[in-house]
Amino acid sequence: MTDPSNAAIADLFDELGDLYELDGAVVHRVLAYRNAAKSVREAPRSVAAMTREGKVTELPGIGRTLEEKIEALLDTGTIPAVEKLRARIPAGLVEMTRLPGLGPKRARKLYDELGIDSLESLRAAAEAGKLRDVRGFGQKFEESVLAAFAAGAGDAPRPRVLLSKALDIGEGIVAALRAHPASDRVELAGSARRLTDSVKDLDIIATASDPPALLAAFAGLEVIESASSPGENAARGATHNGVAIDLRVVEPDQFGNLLQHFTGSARHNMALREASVRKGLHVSEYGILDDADGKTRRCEREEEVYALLGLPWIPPELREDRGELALRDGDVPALVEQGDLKGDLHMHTVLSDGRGTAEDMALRAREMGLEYIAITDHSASHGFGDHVSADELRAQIVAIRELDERLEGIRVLIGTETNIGTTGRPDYDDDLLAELDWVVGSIHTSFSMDVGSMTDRMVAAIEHPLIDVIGHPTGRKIEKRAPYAIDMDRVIEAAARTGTMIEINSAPDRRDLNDVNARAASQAGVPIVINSDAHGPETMVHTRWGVATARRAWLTKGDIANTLPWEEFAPLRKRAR
DNA sequence: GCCGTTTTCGGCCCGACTGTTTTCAGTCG
Repeated sequence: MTDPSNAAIADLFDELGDLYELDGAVVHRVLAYRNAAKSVREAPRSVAAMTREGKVTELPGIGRTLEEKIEALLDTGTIPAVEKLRARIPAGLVEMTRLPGLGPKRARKLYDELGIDSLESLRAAAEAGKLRDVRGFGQKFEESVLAAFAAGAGDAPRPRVLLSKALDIGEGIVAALRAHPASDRVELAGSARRLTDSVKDLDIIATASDPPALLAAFAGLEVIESASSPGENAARGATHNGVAIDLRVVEPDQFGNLLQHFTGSARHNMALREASVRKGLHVSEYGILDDADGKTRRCEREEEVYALLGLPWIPPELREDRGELALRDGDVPALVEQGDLKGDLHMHTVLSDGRGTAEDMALRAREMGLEYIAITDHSASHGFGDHVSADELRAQIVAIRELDERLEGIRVLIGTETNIGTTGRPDYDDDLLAELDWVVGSIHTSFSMDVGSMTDRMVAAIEHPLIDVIGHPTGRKIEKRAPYAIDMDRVIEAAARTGTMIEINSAPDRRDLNDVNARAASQAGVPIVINSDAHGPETMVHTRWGVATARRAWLTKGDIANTLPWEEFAPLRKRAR
């Protein structure tokens, strides 16, 4: 039996939280399970392995009881509490709580009183007019249930929006509002400001000389399909392509408090407030209440909020309750910036599935201020009809050398993105790989291998002396495709041992490695490379998204190998050592 | 169920809104 993945264990803890909540457990116990689920999901190592080593309680939120539950899972393949609760609580109750206004308490009540145990039976009861007779419910609730079903509740929840698309919309709206004469300060908040992989909606905070005028201007923007006013100083809108946007206009002296509050994350804010209460300070979106004098202090700037709590300003990308509240003045990492990158070592041309020539790519790179690039077209067995034979690659070596001679101000290197076969072998001969400057090894096929075989395959590739870097190491597509099963502990260990670099692929739907794994890899001493994986000159700017992930991984310029000039980067390649 | 510069018990963020209630519990972000 293979070990359960961290994701599988986390899912079970989340399910236990849901089931205990429906069972009427105290809210803190439910929260403890959800905390534990988050902690397991983000653990940098295999939680199963940590459990066997007796180290799992080192993870925040995992105590003796949850350790026992993981042990039972490893020994028997199941957790007794899960089985017991599943037998008692119908799975449909969890789905019912997805309806707006229906939480665990009331869903449970409907089950106890009317035997409603699914979305279908809830709908039938609402249509039959039975809900209004339950004490605590009424006609309005019944109507809202029917309205929710009419609006498509119960269908698959709307997918989250990719950050690249969300920022495109959000930054456009912010720019338009800033240009309006009634506006003063306008900032994007929420998860978009934290540069998460995807976002549910957008939050914008503003101050204005004439708030109603700014709210009206927002509602009248071209991109806004519909807007409503939930309050005097707020607007809620949706774009034509279905992205929800909240705009809040506040007094200038509270702007810092609101921006901090709406930037989140919820967990960061919760942890921040808990720590503050111990100092007699109560943080809310309106200010900081000091027990000592009973006064609430308002903050114009976000820096003041953190300063009043005895903390340095924390970059939004770090606000995930991953240790950032322990930072003190002077040890906040100076996060890497896109302008720090000097090279881009993964991109495609018309030779495989790209849209530009090598020269197109080089000229664009030079415009962007890069000092060197590697052309890394797909290899011989790519399988999508655009593969590059060994002979074609040999011809490309000559062509790229000639291009590099001819072009001033940019160094053009020749590489490949070679496929890692199921045994971990690259699909060109070693003598050809040895002629190249740089080799990216990536997995593009056979995603469904079991975790042991997939990890063996990857480790074999990492141990190959001519594979310099592993490209998009988990194969995930954000909101579309889960990462393939792979033991990241072993991958990181092998990379650190062999001096193989690991890529943060910047394609906006990849960002692979993700923030958590990139942080773990870097802490283990693996050199990280941020690459665009551009398939045309216009997508070379995608490194913005890879940099965003690196920042969320707490990485500095010094942690990213391709911030070095080529003369210093070249000796770090495995082939040069 | 976790956790500790209030440490092995008694705490565990903050505020708004809603609908159903006679003063508030549940839900949501």
